[in-house]
Amino acid sequence: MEELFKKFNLKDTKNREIILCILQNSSLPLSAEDIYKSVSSQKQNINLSTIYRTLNTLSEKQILIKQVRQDSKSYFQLNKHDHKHVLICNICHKEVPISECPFDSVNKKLSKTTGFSILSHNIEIFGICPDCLKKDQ
Amino acid sequence: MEELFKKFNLKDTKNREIILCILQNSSLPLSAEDIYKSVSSQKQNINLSTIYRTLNTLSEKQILIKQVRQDSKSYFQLNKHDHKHVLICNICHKEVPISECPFDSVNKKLSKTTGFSILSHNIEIFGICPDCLKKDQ
DNA sequence: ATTCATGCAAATTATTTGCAGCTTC
DNA sequence: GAAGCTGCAAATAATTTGCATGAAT
Repeated sequence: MEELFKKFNLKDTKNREIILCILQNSSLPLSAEDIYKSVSSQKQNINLSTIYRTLNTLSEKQILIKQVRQDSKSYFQLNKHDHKHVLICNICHKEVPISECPFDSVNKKLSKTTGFSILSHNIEIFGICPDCLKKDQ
Repeated sequence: MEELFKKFNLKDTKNREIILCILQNSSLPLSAEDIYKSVSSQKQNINLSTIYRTLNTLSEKQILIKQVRQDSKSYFQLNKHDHKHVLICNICHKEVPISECPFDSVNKKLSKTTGFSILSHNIEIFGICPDCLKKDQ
């Protein structure tokens, strides 16, 4: 982590380490508020605006991926090769990550037909999860 | 349009007709602000909060599809069978609609692997458009 | 006549910013 | 010690809401 910060000319501060650590340990993208609560639950304290600033600088450096969802909050995740998307249940609001990006297969076709060089995407998929489908019957 | 409103128990008002008409004539999803400006340019006037209220009620009735984008604004389009997605150029911010939803092919596989009943999705695709690619060289 | 729609101003929510003091390199 | 972080309070931007009035059925 120390190296990572050095590489991007970012100072190695405790706050950044805590925030990045929380994101590393999460299997789902997190909002600023999520991170704020997670920090608080560890009996630490980071100002919410510091969290926003950190998330934004890390996103600019492409260390994080930022995604804006229908609830009009932003969610952040580590920018690994295997970025994650989630299915969101319309009833219980559970989020279920899907194993591979369903979109990879689509990109080539799309750039062929439009001439765009495609760089990134933002996908949200809504539906009803198996549990809620059962209850519904 | 009159029938449509009747069908959904909505009063047939001039404001609603104007707003729906603007959306019908647009090939791209529009934001509340877009619609506000479009109304103004027709030398009419509708309060911005009325526009928001209208867009929301029409979305609840599934007459419109609402989409929240990375710019953290909401965009609305008519809910036809053939809903539209756009490619957004990172440089000139041009929006190019794509002819068919690249996602249709993915849905079946996804519901098989997750057990979700998939209802809707929200896709934004970013890249560099052919024009900007040329200029860049 | 009742129900619903509208305009206006004020509230709300997520996020950003200015600035003064404090860390890190 | 200079550059860059941080906390705090105040600003911003998109959207929502309360309420009194007006229009549609």
